[in-house]
Amino acid sequence: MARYGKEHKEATRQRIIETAGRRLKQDGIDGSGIATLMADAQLTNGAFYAHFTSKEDLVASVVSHELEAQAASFTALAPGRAGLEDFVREYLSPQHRDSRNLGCPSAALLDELGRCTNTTKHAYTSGARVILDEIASRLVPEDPTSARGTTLGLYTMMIGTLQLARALDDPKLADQVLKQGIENALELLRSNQRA
Amino acid sequence: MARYGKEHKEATRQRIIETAGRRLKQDGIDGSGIATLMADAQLTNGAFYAHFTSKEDLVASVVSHELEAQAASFTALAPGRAGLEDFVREYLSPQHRDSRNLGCPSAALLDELGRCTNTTKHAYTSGARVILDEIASRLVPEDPTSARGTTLGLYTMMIGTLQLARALDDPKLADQVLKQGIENALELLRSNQRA
DNA sequence: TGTACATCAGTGAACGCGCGTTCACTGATGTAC
DNA sequence: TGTACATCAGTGAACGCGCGTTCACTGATGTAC
Repeated sequence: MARYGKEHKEATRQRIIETAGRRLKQDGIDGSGIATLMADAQLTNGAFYAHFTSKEDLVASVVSHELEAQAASFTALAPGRAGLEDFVREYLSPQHRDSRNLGCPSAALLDELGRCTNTTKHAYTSGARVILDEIASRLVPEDPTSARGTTLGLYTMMIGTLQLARALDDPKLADQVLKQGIENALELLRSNQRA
Repeated sequence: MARYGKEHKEATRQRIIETAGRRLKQDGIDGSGIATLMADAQLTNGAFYAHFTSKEDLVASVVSHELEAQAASFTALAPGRAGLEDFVREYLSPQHRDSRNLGCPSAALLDELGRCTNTTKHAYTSGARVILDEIASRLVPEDPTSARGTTLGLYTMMIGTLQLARALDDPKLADQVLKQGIENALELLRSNQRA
């Protein structure tokens, strides 16, 4: 096509990463083919390798991008612990459960990431650290050890709860799981406040 | 080959379900092909459809079998809450993290199960109910609502913690996640006791 | 201003391979006579 | 006791298809003269 400035190719790369994020979260890593991922970005399969060295390279880039976006979304919340409480309620909402393609990358992909190569795991690890730090910083900063513990409890329980709610075929039970997840998460936040 | 009694074919079916359980947990649902699953059971691909109507049929059977086995494993624990504490320590051990093929089916497959058909989700839902009831029965039976809440918190946090530990490429952080997960889970058990 | 050329993001066909599934066949056994 | 046949769990080749990846090519643009 046209000969563009260097920002055009970078924009295309970003577009692929963004549409691929939605597709990978929706259909899984093994469930998403290159041709489909490229069609989602309005491109054909052949152009893929002008932007990424391999499928794994894309997956690692998507994981980084998704976690960065999730970390950045915390700035839109109310400050401190109140923002976390809002976050919990949104995260464990039926809407989030029912739109995997737009939601949390960890809930959508975490067990599959455990099977990926170290490159992808490293991208996940770096991205997760930022989010964990963001959460911890909103808890009692005078006791970082306790904050880290509460943070990990919150993070893992929220991911597990959303995955469970998505894997159940009984809508009533799935709703109950979410509701109970919110209660448990808020209680975890309260217990950290008391500590 | 030989002409056997009806118990032989059933035994073969069970063998396929058991070896497939290990393979599916190790490589994922989309990551495990029929030919590989059958070779694991010392059979060739063609025999598959004498035992199952489709891959999905096998996956649903595996999910049921795995969760039944997990539920049955609770009988080997010490009775009551003490048994749960032992379970938590085993579940969140580095050994469990490092042997996905022999471990918890939920930690290995939960986000993929969220993408399966209702047949498979139904198998998961039924199996999970039994495990949740088993855990709840070991908590304060005089307050079933509180027991159900603690049970769901425990279940989801343990699954999320194991998945997270497996997805991290930093062994130190992964170990810390498991250790903190044990502390959080035991604290959850304690808080239920106080309630 | 007009023409020839270099650039390069993107195209689309092709590579070998493994996927889920089907099916004609095999061959060891039990049964009938 | 010996032979012909029925059974059926399992074999292995084949089906069309999509996978990840490669590569010769296109064609719109900017540059050189």
